[in-house]
Amino acid sequence: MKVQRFSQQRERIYEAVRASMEHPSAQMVYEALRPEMPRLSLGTVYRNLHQMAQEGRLRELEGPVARFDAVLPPHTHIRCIRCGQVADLALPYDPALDWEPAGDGWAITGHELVFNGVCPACGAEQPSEI
Amino acid sequence: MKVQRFSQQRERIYEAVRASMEHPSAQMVYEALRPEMPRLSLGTVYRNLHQMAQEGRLRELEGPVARFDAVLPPHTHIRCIRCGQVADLALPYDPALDWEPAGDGWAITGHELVFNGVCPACGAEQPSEI
DNA sequence: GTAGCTGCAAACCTTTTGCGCGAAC
DNA sequence: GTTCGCGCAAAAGGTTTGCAGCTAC
Repeated sequence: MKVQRFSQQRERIYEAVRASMEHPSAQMVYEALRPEMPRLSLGTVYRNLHQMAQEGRLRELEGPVARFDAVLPPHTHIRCIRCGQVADLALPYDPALDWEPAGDGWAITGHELVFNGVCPACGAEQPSEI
Repeated sequence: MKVQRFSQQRERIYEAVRASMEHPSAQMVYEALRPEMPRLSLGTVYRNLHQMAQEGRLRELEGPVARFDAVLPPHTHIRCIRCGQVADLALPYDPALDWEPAGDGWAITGHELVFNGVCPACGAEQPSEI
């Protein structure tokens, strides 16, 4: 088992994410820190962001691959956190949400509701560790 | 203005997405069609998927870049469809959703609610075309 | 001293794009 | 015949990884 050590870089990266209001990407964190840490490397930013996300110290949004769907009416999806499979979900999609007052001057055009979970196949393989 | 022409490939790509239960990625569509269309190119798949998504004939899920957030409790996000900016939204996140019977043997671990819209800055630039 | 972490660079994967040829109209 | 779409290949992001040296313990 790996024991995690203290690292100056990791703390700075964490602070940069915490300080930013814009839910930064790895690239954005990298550029924000470059002025004060000119030798920082993008690989280190990625490594630490993912490490902290796995620890639960940060939250990560979205997946890297675009998926397409021929079912046009908005509906709810569920994605397996093990194998990445995406399925439709028999759960209500509430279009009324789009009309709630979001304030702040945003014009809402729709929303995406994606559940995360373990699909039957993956659950059967390793029922324990979630 | 471009006038869209009929294309064998586009129809096959559309059928492949429609036939698939798994919300395929471009790569998956490409591999599914290769046996029957050995000369098909991945670039063509991407071009047609995006074209059809823009037409509204298909639906596209997710964005390409990972974003990180230091706010740990689950909450709702809103993303600008013009500039890609992500912000927190003062709208209820309902953890109870995770306990609704999803059926089908899935074990739900959480959910992600992301609104799409136009941020104040982008809305000010081009109020018209959404 | 040992193992984890870093910077660097190369590799990888997904997606986009330029170009000349073939297809739809 | 004129445009648009295709296959091909190269390029362009974004992300991961191998390695040798450095750092926390």
